[in-house]
Amino acid sequence: MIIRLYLKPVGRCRTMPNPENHIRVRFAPSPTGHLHVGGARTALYNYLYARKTGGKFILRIEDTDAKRSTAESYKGIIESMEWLGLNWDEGPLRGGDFGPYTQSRRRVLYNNEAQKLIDKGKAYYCFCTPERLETMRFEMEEKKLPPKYDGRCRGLSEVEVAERLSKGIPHVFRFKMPIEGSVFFRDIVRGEFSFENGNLDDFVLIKSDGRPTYNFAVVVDDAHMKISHIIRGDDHLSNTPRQVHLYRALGYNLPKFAHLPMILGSDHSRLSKRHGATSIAYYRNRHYLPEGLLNYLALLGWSLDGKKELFTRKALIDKFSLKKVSKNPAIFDNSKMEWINSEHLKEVSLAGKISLVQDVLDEEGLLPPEFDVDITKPVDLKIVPGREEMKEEKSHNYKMSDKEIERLATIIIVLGNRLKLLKNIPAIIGYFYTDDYKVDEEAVRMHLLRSEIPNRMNKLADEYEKLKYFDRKSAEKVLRDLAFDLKIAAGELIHPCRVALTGKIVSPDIFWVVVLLGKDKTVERLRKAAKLYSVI
RNA sequence: GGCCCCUUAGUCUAGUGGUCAGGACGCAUGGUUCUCAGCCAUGAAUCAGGGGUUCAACUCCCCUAGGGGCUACCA
Repeated sequence: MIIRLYLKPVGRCRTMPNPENHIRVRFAPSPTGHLHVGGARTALYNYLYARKTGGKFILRIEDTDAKRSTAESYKGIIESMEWLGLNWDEGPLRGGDFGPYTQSRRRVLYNNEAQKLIDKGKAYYCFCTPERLETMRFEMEEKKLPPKYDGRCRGLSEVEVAERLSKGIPHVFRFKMPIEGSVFFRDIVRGEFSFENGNLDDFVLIKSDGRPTYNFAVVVDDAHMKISHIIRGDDHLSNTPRQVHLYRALGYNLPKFAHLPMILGSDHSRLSKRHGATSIAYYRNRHYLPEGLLNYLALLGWSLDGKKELFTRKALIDKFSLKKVSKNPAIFDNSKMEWINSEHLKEVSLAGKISLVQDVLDEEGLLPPEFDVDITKPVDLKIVPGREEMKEEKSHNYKMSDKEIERLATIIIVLGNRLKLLKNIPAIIGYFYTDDYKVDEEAVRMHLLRSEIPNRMNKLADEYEKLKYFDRKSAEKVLRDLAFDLKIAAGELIHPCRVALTGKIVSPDIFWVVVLLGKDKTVERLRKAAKLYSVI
């Protein structure tokens, strides 16, 4: 009894959520380009950590580089984040209690903080010209010395500073780095670090244009936004000691750090434009599924047990852990990404697929279809689950009729697992919607360019023309009977027929293709092929 | 040049002082089938190298090499 009374409060203290100590993480891109897979992965881990812990996920735009920041980049990043469903709790478009969330609008704060450091003697004015710094750096490199700022302005007296200020000489603020000693910090994924102060120099805090540098702005913002965990790319690891000094000098508590391994290009170098497909917008434009991309990205630097690899967003949130983040840089592998995408596509409901495929058809100009087809036995629309929501959910350019939706639903069912990548839709089913589809020459050579073929195609067309009930079963019977009469293997008709109808060597079940094309189109294309290739 | 980080098949990874080093993508082969996809089965392929420590090292320590980062009035 005594023990219980004694222990209870202790336990409660440990588990009670402390509002002052809540988890707050952030993703802080600079709008100097599109959101690429590396940035998206960082954003994802922050998002997952926040959702898992019930914390807040903040988006902050770091546009302190006036020359490189653009409004287009800003817009692109926001759009990509929204497409991925990486919803932020505070930030642009959403607001929050710690705004503004764009650094260019927080100038006053940085100046105040810098002034505080000047007042405390932890920073100083520097009037060195960029030219002087450049020649100094050049000379130090010549002498094979580490190129550090030489501290010329560090010892300027108040009078000297005032004098130069009154002359209007451009200046920056520099941090007064301790000459001796070292900094320590702990990283959740990498362990403990100790850096010699001697290797660090008096870096710039505020540039001569009055804007803060990255290292200064992040610290001020992270502190003011009460960020508890800094989850970011490992390219920032070497910046961390500088930032730790700033936290100390400014008198703020140190957040926890988690540095993520970088995502590299296939040549093991840092991701850049020349690596091609690196932007999220690229995958979006090609109709990849956000869930699939997220799943793949999650696996680049994190794994649950090395076995389970397919995760829904919910499962990721449930299973994610910073402790299981790996230290090794990862290379983006497109084929695995596509595989994961196809696995996710398999899980999409029929209604969902119809909507997705309709988007692609629409975008590729395949809607409305060039020809109408009445399917004798289409999929019963009543059995398309979730069809009601589907109709209202999206507004496509072209509204399909019920009949067209039925046909598309059937096409999708018939496609089955062949539908792996939405971007391939025009290539795999274009011939159902237009007569202007691509004809594979190799396929023609293999299956149509033989003297006996045209005659057979015409015969098949004749038989199909006679057919009253144009369903899959009858379509198959007609072809097989004809093959029997001609004393040839069914394949001898099937393959040329496939090429005649689709222009391709591969397609879904040929009898379904016949049905989905309808009697008129089937007969027309068979005859056309017969005519076209009879000259030989 | 200085400082820092990383190193398990082609790629992403699991893993322990004693394991047949596990999984996945990709690749190859066979089966099913009208082709393809799928599915099933099978296979090839890995602990960067060298020193230690230890009865024993992929695992711990050191060195080398390779890759990456920071060293900007870029972020």
